[in-house]
Amino acid sequence: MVRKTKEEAEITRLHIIDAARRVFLQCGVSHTSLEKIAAAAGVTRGAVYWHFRNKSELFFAMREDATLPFVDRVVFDADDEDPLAGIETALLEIFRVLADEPKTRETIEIVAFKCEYVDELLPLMGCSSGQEVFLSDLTQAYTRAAARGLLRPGVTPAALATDTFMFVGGLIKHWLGGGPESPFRRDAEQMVRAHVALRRA
Amino acid sequence: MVRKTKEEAEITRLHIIDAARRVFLQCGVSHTSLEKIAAAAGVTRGAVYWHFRNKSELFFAMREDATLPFVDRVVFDADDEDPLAGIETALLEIFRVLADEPKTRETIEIVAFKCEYVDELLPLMGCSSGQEVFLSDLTQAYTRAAARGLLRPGVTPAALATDTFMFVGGLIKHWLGGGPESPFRRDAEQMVRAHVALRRA
DNA sequence: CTATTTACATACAACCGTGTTTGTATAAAC
DNA sequence: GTTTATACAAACACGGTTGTATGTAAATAG
Repeated sequence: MVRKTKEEAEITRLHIIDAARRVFLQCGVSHTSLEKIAAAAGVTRGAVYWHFRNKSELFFAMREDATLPFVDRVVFDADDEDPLAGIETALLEIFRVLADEPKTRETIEIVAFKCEYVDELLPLMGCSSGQEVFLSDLTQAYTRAAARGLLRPGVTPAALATDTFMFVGGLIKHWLGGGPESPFRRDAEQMVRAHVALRRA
Repeated sequence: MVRKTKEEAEITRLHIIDAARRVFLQCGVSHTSLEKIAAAAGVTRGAVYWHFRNKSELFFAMREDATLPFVDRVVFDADDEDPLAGIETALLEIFRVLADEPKTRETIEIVAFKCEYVDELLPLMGCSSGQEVFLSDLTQAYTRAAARGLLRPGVTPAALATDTFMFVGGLIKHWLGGGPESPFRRDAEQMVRAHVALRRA
């Protein structure tokens, strides 16, 4: 067969990853055979086994391909004069990305609903390092808000941060789980604003 | 082979369901063969196919076996003089059940982390009817709290209810996902109290 | 320009897992 | 006391999936 150049090979690699995402989303990771992925990518299993050792490695590659840029896109502005507004913006950005970027949304949906956390995926069940950083950033932002006297009295920044962390986790889950017509998806922005407003002094 | 009486047959049926829960939890639903379940239950696949049409039906039976009593156990006292305390009690009850009743905890862990929502499970991805009832009950409880002037001014009961709903969803996920030594599991009670306290006028 | 490596496609062997079918001893029905 | 239905066990047939091994044409190295 026509052998490809390095650039063309990299393109087929990305095609395989894209195909894997589509099939994972539709069939679930476990019920997806490499044959299905290969067919969806327009190649044979030979190509898949050339680029990836097995389905597990392909899954992790697909995950990195989309979630790594995701965590980088949600940032907290450190020298904001209103840290609460910064938190609100960061939270809204999460759901904007989910709404606007199919690749990220589909990957998160796969990780949340289309795979089983056993064996090699078991370590991913708990709080990922990216999520821990997010929680840490939240705590720092709330601490800055407290320093400026923006928070309700009687609450600690850490408690507010974990509460927001749980809120975000739950909202992402229901945002994705409900489908495009979900009321949670429709009202997400309003819910984020209400959540942050509840913290303001 | 020694044929069983109706009562003995029902016992083997429950044994199969228990075995399915154990194997599902360890291997994930997709990677669990009926042979594994049968072996764990001390029977053969013949017994499994006698009581259930296939793995899917067994999965739903296992799910009903544990989640139906779960939703009934979390109740909101309608004529409480402090509806916010009633909400707090109900939320705490959720995590008490998760902590104290392995069957319920394992089943929730399976549906949260050990199965893929495709095909026949796809409808379960969204908000279940039990969860909708929970959200409705939350809204009513917050409405009663508002009527007694217990809530912070400027927030609607519906907004508080959805916020609490997301909080609970996120906390359950992280409570389960972190394992027995999770800080979220350790601090769940405190987080619930802080969450409710934030709402009080 | 030759040799080697690359980037796959194709073919092969082995193993599960599933659903069904058949067998069978006993409980229950009459 | 037969008969029948029950509650399984055991055996069978089948397709699907995996990993690997082999083939191969072109790109790249030398």
